[in-house]
Amino acid sequence: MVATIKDVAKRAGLSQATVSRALNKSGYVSQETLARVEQAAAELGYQPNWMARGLHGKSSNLIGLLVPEVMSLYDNSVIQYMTEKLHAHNYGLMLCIHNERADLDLKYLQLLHEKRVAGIIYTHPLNGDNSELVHQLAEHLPIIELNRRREAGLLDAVLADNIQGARQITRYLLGLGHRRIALIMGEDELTTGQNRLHGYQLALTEAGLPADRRLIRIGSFSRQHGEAAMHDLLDEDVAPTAILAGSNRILMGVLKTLTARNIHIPVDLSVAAFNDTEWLQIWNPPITTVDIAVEEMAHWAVDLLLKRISVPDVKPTPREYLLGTSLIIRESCRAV
Amino acid sequence: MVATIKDVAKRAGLSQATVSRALNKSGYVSQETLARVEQAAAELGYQPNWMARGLHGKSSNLIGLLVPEVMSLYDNSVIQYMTEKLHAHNYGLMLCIHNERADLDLKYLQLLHEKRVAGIIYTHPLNGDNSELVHQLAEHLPIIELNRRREAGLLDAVLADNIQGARQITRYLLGLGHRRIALIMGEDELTTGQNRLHGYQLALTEAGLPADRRLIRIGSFSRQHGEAAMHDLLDEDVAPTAILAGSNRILMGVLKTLTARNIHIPVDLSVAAFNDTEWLQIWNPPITTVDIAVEEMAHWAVDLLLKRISVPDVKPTPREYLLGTSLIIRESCRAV
DNA sequence: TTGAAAGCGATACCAG
DNA sequence: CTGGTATCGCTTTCAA
Repeated sequence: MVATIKDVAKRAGLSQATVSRALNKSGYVSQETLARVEQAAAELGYQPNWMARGLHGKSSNLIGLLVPEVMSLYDNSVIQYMTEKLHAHNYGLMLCIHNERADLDLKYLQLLHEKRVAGIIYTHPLNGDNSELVHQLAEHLPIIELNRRREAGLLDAVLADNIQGARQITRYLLGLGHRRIALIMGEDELTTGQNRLHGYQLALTEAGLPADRRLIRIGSFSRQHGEAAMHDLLDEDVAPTAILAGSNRILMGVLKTLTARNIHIPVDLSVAAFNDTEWLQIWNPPITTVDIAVEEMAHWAVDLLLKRISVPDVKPTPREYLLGTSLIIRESCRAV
Repeated sequence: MVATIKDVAKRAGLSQATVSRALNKSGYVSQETLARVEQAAAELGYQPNWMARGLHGKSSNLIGLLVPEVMSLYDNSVIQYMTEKLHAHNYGLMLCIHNERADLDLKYLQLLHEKRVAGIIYTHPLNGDNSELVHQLAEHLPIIELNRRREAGLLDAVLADNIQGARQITRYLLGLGHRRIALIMGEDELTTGQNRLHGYQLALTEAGLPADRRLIRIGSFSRQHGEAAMHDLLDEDVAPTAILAGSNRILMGVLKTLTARNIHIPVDLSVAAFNDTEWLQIWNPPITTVDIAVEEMAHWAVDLLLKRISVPDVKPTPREYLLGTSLIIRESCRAV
């Protein structure tokens, strides 16, 4: 059996209460007692049982992170940073991956509830939503929307400024002289897709260019869509001179098609993307992209969440952090 | 406040004990009572507080997954599959990422202990080890080594058969007529590196080829090493005709160098790798690689762990699952 | 078949 | 400064 506070108390010749106070540095304990307790605890390899702790109506010291998948540098950084930061505050991270499926999402929300997580950092699944349960949960614990906005009136959120990002990279392409810039985008049911589309259109409008509907291909954030849309675009009467791939997956499809059709970047076609991933740097040529400040994102999400946890407020005014994007210029776009 | 079993009992006009039995389907409960309890629970949106549950000396219903990072298709699949399978058994997954740092690893092991996880699925950090704590923990809970073997006499393990994998792909290259096959490998302190090296040498020996030391570049599993080693190899008097990149990161370095030096795959040089990732398929040309059965791996790890948890045995005979690898032939290697 | 009551491990209040 | 004790939510005997 694992050592309990009783064992420590016995070994130190003190009461549980004193041991508890000593270990938590709450209340008054003499130097000598503290030393005795610490030694006893060390000898027994004592680690407080956190379930018993949490039972006292206090927080579970667990945070739920519910995300679509964990495949990119982005995901890795988010998780990595969050685990570190949370651990520093003695929280654990319970990870759930819903894979864009609403049914799994629902299950995981329930699981997180049962586990009495102190809060949830949440990226909605693309399709379907469990807003009923989300609303219900939100009454008991803070939920922070990460990257995808859906409950603007109710929940806090930490978001990437996708409008700016899209505008920024579109402007860059316009600046290079491109006039026929195609956008291949995923689902527009959530803010990510909507905003990137919006930013793109904004930049075009600002440049006094008409929005050509045939240059905009909205489908899913998948390789398949990227591949097919790219083929389509190349088959148009007037092919675009630059492609904006709405995500890494879409980009993969785009690249696949270009390779298949023996089209060279950037001489034949300029290509730019959203989000940065390791392989974008080593691609030949390296791909220009607009990236979000992942670490900051994780930082604010955790920060905000811990704040909400420490100062419980039944009906707080939702806060929203919008994180800047940065254009990473590499070699996949040329001037025309 | 969230509903407790008391509230349910009150609402159903029964005692806590009865409600508990009804909800857990343990002991005798009449049909009618069961229905009343279930209705009351549903009305209140009751979810058992699992900390209180775990307090009874029972399992915490939490599993710790301690891994180096989460960046590849491999990691994603492992986590994805594990969360699903664990959730089916009503377990949660607590994820920790040590990032190959022994100090973080230590912290996370302690955290997992404190959280009283029911078991740990563990991939050691490359450098340094915390075997003392691991040994200590192993006395209280099952730990399964995933992918990297270190405590063969003590812990269970689920491993990829890297010897076979390396042998397989080396043979493939030999079959294509290659005689100067270079291996760029990462740290050989853990089994992954050791076994891949071993399998490579095995295949060469079987083919009656001498091991040329200058063709073997052992360093770290990093892009930098891949990049530098590739440069080195090309500067040798007799350059290799095929390259075996010991990991995805190493492969990235290799590809970077080849691009920089304008060397074309596979006409100038054949390239093969270990582990599959999405971008390998869309590379031009698509990269041949030897892959492991990730889903099976996750399956066995969870299976074994749950078995160990349900049948606690202070000193079980360690079991080891060795998972087969499969050669994925694409277009990056040519016959000479 | 049901209810009362004793813990599980830690915290926190109240006396001393 | 320290020790007893009620308490958290639930499971689990033991009686009824």
